[in-house]
Amino acid sequence: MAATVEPLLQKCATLSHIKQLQAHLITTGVFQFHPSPRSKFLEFCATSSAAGSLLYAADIFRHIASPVTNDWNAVIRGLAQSHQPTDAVTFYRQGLRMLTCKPDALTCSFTLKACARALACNEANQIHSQVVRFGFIADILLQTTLLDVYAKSGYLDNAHKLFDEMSKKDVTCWNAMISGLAQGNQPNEALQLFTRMRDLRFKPNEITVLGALSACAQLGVVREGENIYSYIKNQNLDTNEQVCNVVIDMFGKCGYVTKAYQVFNSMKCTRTLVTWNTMIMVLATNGESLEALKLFDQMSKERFRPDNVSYLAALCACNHAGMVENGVELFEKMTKDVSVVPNIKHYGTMVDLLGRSGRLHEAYNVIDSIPIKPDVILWQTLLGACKTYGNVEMAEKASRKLVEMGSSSDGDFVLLSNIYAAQRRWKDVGIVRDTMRNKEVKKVPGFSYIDVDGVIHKFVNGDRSHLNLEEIYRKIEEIMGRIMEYGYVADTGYVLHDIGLEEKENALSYHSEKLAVAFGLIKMSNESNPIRINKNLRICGDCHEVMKLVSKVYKREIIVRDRTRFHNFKNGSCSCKDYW
DNA sequence: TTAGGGTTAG
Repeated sequence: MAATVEPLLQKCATLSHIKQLQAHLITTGVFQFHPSPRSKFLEFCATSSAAGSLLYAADIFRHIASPVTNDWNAVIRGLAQSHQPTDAVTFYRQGLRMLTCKPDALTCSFTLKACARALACNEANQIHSQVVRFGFIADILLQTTLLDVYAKSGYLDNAHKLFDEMSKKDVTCWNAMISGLAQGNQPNEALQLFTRMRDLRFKPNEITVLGALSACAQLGVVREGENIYSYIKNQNLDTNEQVCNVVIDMFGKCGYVTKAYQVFNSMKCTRTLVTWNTMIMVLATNGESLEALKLFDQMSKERFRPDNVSYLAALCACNHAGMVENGVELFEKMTKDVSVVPNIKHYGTMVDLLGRSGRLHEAYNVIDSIPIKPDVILWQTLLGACKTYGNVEMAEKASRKLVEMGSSSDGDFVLLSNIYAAQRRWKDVGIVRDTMRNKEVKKVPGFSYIDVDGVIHKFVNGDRSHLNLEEIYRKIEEIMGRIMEYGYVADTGYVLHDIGLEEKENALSYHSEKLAVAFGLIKMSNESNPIRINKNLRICGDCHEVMKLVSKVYKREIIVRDRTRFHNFKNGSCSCKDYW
């Protein structure tokens, strides 16, 4: 009977078609006497994209005299995919109370999926115990769904525990755990698990490599990324467009634009909008702004309509190159493009673009006049620009907003404190520091890492723990001496504390990226290889100046990946043209 | 036999 419904369902494009089919099913008695095609119909109705069909499905369900489990499941599934996934949980609970249909593994599966989308960990926890009570816990598919909910809602420990306890593991649950770790800001752990998976002779598939590559991108470890890419090519996984996109992204985030471009240009599979967006963003963050904008124009010629992300990537390109007028123009073009609506990230980029070029009032006006609620990042961006231009008044305004919004991010306080420090307003510095102490705000330490012959060396600011400590500090002295001959003067505004000038210069000298570059100069003798450094925060102005001079004096290319972009230092100048 | 894992973003 179900087979006879299927072809009819395929023809239902609107709610009125659906209603016509329902009338037919009622008159032929299918609705009353054949639960299986009825459930099929309900499922179609609940998951159809026709306007109003989901509500209609829920309504039909309420009018069925004795619904079966599959009727119930169909509606839960639809609700779980909707804009209000929590409704699925409500519907599930109502059904449990009605006692007319008994839950099966599918019921729990759909409801858990809804929890994952709603990031509802408490609800997932409850359903977890019900899964145990109903006797479904041995189901590997349900276990994987549970694991996924926990990981997605930030409870990686729960996810890991579940994963460790699974008596039978298949590729999918490895994938769920690896992606969970990668997306949950634990890229190191994700890669460790990926290695373990391969040691245990599980065969990674396209979804596994997506997670692993995303971890590589976050860490900036191109060596591991390359290995995975070789595996991908070997296994023919590069016929998957999403895999190619992530490879491009990985190379880009590791600072290898040319390799990213090669992958983009030689894809076996069809490029999609995401592919273009990824490539444009790679070019933008690597300082190849003109090329990024060229690609943005080209995509339209190849019949790809730019979406939100395309515009954002193009705006980023303008931002990273300080192309203010182009950015403003592009933003206006976007507001006229009816197919896209600017979101908070576009406004964020505009604030950054205007702010960094010193147009602080215009940046302020953007925040003041946006049609959506400003978030902390907008004010933090403005605060950062105030720091660059030493605008205390505007900085205080932004800081007040941040406090009002309940932000207690260390960066906010540090920025304000730095602004006061640069003006020698030590009393105000003290007040900010006291507030930090009272609010128990801790400063995230700056750190950098550098890969030398496959070994990652990590340095924190003022690090004295490295084995080659003395050698590194001697090298820094040498560097400072040599670049001073080229006119370097320490920019002590970047030091927080109220200490003497000489001490300040010293504190600056031992910023983690300087330690890393010194170490690189010592250990990486092949001068044609650039020195690549990864940093967790944004690079400070003084380090930026030092890197430029080092690239000139030592004739060495230096590539620094900071929190938001790449800086490519060559022969005394940086790819960011000092906009960052 | 309808269920689990998935790409770009200030």
